[in-house]
Amino acid sequence: MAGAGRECSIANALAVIGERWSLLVLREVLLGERRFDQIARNTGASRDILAARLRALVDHGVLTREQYEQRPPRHEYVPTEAGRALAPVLLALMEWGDRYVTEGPGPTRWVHDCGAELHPELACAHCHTPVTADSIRLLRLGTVR
Amino acid sequence: MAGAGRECSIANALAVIGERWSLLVLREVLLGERRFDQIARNTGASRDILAARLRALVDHGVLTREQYEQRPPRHEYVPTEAGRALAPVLLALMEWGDRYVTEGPGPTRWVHDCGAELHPELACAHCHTPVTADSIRLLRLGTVR
DNA sequence: ATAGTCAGTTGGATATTCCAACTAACTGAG
DNA sequence: CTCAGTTAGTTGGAATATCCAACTGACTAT
Repeated sequence: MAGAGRECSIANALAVIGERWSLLVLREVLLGERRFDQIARNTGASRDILAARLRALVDHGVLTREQYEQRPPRHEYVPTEAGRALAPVLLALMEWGDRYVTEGPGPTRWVHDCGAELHPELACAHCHTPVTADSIRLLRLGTVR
Repeated sequence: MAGAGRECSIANALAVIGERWSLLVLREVLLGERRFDQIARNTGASRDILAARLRALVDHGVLTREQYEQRPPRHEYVPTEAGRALAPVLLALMEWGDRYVTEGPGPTRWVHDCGAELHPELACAHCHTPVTADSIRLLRLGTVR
């Protein structure tokens, strides 16, 4: 990465999962695909880059690498709590992609327990009211280093 | 980008805003910084890459480039509706970064109208209940090309 | 004149990515 | 035992992208 920029958890988050393939890897892992070849196929990442990304995601504590077979030694990639906590980011991204990028209906769709097709929105965890641009105000802004 | 992979709005979204600097540029623009030099300083992106990213974001309809001065001709970058709709993605990412990456308290913090410090969570836009991993089920899954 | 601001562009070194082919360790069929 | 297939990577080399400092061009302010 280049120069410093603003002190910011968005930048910090992107240092972990902001590389081209990381979020697609996470998507597959959270969908239940945990093996190298399947993740490679389903993301479209080349195998060397995928190996590097998986290593980085394990190093950063987003995934763990666990043996599921002794002979031959085989490992699968399992999301940690931090990894599972990225689901909202992926769903928010999917919702945005569905609305503003993908032509036609979304290729992947979910149903919520309430029976409606899922269209997630951001809410305040305290009062459970939707978060809109004019319902929040800045308390503190990270400084530019 | 490489091979095809799964048909997916996450991948489509990342094709638009998945490059290293795009989301940081969006962050600055949504915070109200709209001029080239300020965005460069506050993100830390090098100027050539920033110019390329801004062009791409304008091409993809996330920003518009608008003249705010005739002499000398000066332009500012203003978010479109699609750009403003990325705020939830950035807030979700910030929340995750605060929790799992940044050491200590988050460098940037918001207060919600309800008076509490903002900790956004994802909710169903229909029933306004929080979305958890086990409160949703797959309706349709994008196919791998 | 001279310095400073703003929004980029250019050139060259460096770093990353892509891709196909290869290794390594096995399994299961004949 | 031999041969094809599966799984999880690694390797080498070409193609791309990024970083950085310096430069341009159009102006303003002193």
